[in-house]
Amino acid sequence: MTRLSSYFLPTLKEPPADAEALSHRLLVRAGLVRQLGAGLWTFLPAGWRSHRRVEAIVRSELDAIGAQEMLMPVLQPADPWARTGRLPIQELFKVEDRKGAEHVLAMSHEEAITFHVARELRSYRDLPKILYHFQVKARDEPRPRAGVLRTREFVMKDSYSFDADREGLDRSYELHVGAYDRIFDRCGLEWYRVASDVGMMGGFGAHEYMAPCPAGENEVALSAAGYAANVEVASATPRPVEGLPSAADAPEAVETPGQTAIEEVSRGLDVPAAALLKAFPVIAERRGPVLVVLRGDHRLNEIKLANALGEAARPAQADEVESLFASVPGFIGPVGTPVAVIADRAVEGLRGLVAGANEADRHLRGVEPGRDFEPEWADVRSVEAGDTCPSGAEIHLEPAIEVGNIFKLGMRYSEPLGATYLDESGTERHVWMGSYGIGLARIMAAAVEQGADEQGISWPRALAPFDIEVVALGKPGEESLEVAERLYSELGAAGLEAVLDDRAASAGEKFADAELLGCPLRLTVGRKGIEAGEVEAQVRRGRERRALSLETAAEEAVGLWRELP
RNA sequence: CGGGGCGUGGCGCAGUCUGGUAGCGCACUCGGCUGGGGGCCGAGCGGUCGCUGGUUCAAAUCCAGUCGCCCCGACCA
Repeated sequence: MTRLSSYFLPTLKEPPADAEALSHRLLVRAGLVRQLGAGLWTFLPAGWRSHRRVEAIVRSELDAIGAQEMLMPVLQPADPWARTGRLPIQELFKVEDRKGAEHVLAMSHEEAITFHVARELRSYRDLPKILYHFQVKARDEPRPRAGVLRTREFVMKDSYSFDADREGLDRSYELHVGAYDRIFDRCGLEWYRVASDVGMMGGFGAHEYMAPCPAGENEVALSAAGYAANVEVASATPRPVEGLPSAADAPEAVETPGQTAIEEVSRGLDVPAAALLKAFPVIAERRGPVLVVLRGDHRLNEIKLANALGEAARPAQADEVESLFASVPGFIGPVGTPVAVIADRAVEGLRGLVAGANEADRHLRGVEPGRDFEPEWADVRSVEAGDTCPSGAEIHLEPAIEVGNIFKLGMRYSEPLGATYLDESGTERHVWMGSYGIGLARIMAAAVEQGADEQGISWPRALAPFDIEVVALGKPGEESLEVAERLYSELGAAGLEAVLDDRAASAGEKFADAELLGCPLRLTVGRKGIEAGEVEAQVRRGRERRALSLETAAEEAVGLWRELP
C-alpha cells in the first residue's frame, strides 16, 4: 500500500526561484523531480512512475510493429564515431579511460547499432529489422534549460530500422509513423506530426512530433485545415500587399538620404513595407556571392535558403558588399547587380516595387522582377501568422516542444561502418537505415504544460503517477482511515493503482497536495461523508465533485475513472 | 560563445550601497488545541553568508580571482 505518510514525495509550497517554465515549476513543486546540476535531473519515486508509464506505452507500440528491444552502452569507444565523422561534434562528451584510450558518452546510438548490424547481418534474408532500446543519452548542451525540457542527460527511446532497399526503408518509416501516432494519442497529448528539416546530415525525409506548449523551443505553423509544419520548413501563401504603388515603364531613381532600414524607406517614400525589396547579400560555400531578395515585410529563413541553395550560406560582411556585390550596405538591390539573384516567390508577379539602387542614398522605384532583373525563384521566407495554407485556411504560429522525430537516414551510417548484405543475386549492397527517437521526459513535461491549471498538474489518465488518490481525513484513529484503506484495496483489486494520503495533516494541505500532484481522480473519505453514507469524488481536470455511495464507491470510482481523458 | 542576473538555515527572501552581536516567513522538532480547503498558541533545533586570497582593529558587506546556477541570444547531426 502506497501511503503518503511514508512515501518520498517532497512537495513545495513555492517553486524554486530560478524555475520559469510551468512544467519545471510544477514537476519540482509536486515532488516528482529534483535537480542535481545544470541539465541533470533526478526522478523521485512518483516522477519515475510517470516516466515508466510513458516508457510502457512506447514499448507496447514498438513491440506491436515488430520492433525488438535490446540495450547498448552509454560509454563507447571513440573509433566508430571517428569513422562516421561525428567525433568533432561539440555536444559529444569525450572521456578517457585509465589507459588513455578515447571514449565517448553516446548522444545517440547509430554508431553502436550499425557496428553490430554490420557484423551480424549478412543476407537479404536477415532483413528487414527494427531494433530499439531505452537508454540514457548524454549531450554537452551549450545551454540546458526549462527543467527537464532540455537536459544534458536524458532517457530516450531510439529505434533503428535496417532494410534492403529504399522501398523497405519507406515501409519501416511508415510503421513508425503509425506507432508514433498511437503513442502520442495514448499519452493524451495534443500533438502534430510536422515535416522537418533533414539538417546537415542529409537524409531522405524527416518528421518531428510536436506538442504545443508555452515552454516549447520550436515554432510550428498550424491551420484549421490541418496544415502543420515546423517554421523551419513551413511554406504558405503570403498576405497580399495593400497599397502597392502603380507600375512604371522603367525603374526611376529617387533620393533616400541615410534611409537604410526598410521602415525608413517605407516612411520616406510613403509606400508600404511590402512594396520594398529587401536584399540580403550572402556568401554561399561553393557558389560564392548571392543576393537574396524578399518582400520588405518578410523575413529570410536561413534553413529554407540553405535547402534552396543546396549548401550553407553566411551573411556577407560590409566590405564584401562593396567588393563582391559592387554596392553599398543599406542600399543594395537586385537591379544591375553583378551577382546571381535568388528571389522569394512572394515577390513573383509584383510590380511597382522599391529596391536599393546600389549607390549610397538612392533607391529605385517602379522595379519589376523578371523585367529589371532575372532572378532564380525560390521559397526562402519564413511563414508568418496570417499567411494562408494550401487549403486556404489562415496560419497561426505556436511554440511547441519536439517530443519525437523520425528520420530516413539512408546509408549515412551503413557506408562508413560497412553495414552490407548480399542480395538475391549475390551482390553486396549497403543497408538502408532509419532512426527514430522519443524523449520520455519531454512527453511528461509537455503533458504537464498542456494540462496544468492554477492548482497544479492535471495528468492525462495514462501518465499520472497514480490513477487515484485516496484522501483520508480526520484524526489518526478515526474510522475514515480504515474505510480509506478498504477503498484503496478494492481499487487495487479492480486493477487501478492508488495512493493513500494517510498523513496527519489538515484537510486543506491534503487537498492542495493532491491537486498539485494531479492524479486524475481524488476520493475523499471523512467522518461527515461516512455518516451520510458517501465518499466524495473529485475529477482533477475541471475539479468537479460528486458523491459516491459508500458501499459501491470503488466500483463507481473505477467507472468514473474510465471515462476520464 | 555574447549579454543580463543570482549564490545568506531545507524552500522563499531581507541585510551588502554606508564594514561593527546574522534576521524574517514557510518548513522541521516537542507540547497543547483544532480536524472537510495550506488552522491556532507556546517552546525549540538548524546558517563554513558558494569558494580562495586580499584590505581592515573588525568583512555576508569593500577589492581580486574562482566555482556554481538561472534567464535572453547564438548553437542544437
